[in-house]
Amino acid sequence: MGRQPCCDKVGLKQGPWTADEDKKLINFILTNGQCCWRAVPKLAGLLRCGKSCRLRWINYLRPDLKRGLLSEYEEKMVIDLHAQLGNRWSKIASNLPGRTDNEIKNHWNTHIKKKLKKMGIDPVTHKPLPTLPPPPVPSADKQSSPYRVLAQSVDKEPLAEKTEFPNPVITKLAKDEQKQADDFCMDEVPLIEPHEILLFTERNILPPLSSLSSSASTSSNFDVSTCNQNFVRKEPYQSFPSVDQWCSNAFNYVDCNNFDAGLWNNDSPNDKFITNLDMLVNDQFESDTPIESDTTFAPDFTNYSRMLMSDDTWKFEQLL
DNA sequence: AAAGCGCGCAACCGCCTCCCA
DNA sequence: ATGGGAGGCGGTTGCGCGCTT
Repeated sequence: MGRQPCCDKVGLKQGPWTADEDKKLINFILTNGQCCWRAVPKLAGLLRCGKSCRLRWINYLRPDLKRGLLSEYEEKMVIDLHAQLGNRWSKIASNLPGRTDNEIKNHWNTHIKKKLKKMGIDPVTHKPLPTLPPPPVPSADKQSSPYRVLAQSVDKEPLAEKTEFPNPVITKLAKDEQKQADDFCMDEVPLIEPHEILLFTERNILPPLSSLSSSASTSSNFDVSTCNQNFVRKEPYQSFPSVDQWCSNAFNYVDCNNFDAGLWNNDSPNDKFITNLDMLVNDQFESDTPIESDTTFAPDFTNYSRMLMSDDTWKFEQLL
């Protein structure tokens, strides 16, 4: 036996709502509040299914809804949350006040998916699409590329499995130049300039690329051991930069006393935005392992390999 | 001007989850 | 513990509108 329908649809109206129906529903909800959706249509004088009334109210008539396209910031939030939560639209929507799950779902399917694909990122996995050209063998002169992204570790284990799917954020940065040449719409997706890239791991932070010349790894400006000692994150998850900060030239160094790192602004300190941070290292937090907001940041420093990725090779290679 | 086409979005469908008796 | 009802949720559909030919 099949499932019972949510209501008897005989004699019920379907399709787009009229202004009169909207008015009736709004008046009823504002007068009586939200209760027992099944009873709402009858009490409000509507020939609609209760579910239809609920949907109309939640997705369209609610007074606290924002209308219009998602802002750039909201879009970034959606992408980031989707990377963490998948297609759990209601969970994503709960992080975006005034936006509904339906709205975000629609926006994802019609806009964001296309943008990510255009960027060479799989909108499902948030990893680079497999159609990317095979990486050529890296050479020493490539190290002068402005797109080198470094993460640190003293570990020298091979990185084969980590290089197979470079982090999409890093990949995007490195493909910046190529995208411009490929008629990429630059104003659609905010880009992070190479000199603004910060180098860090969970606990330790390296100087920005702008301070690193082609021989940066041996520069006196940069000393890994000093970094290890001084750039220790004391209060994780407390102060992530806004997008503006992240993209601004002013935010191209790290203050060891006021640790700031991350991709998006975070108005909710308890959120697990550290995921972004870790993604920049090596997708370490792809697992569902829960991260407590009060977790002490003391990873094994040998866990992560120091990596180098050039714009041409797309490969991480060991620097040390 | 009109037909064709593609896109965006509101709305629907049906399964899932929660709550209560 | 269990079954049923109601709401919640994600996938899908289809209509309307604007653009192109």
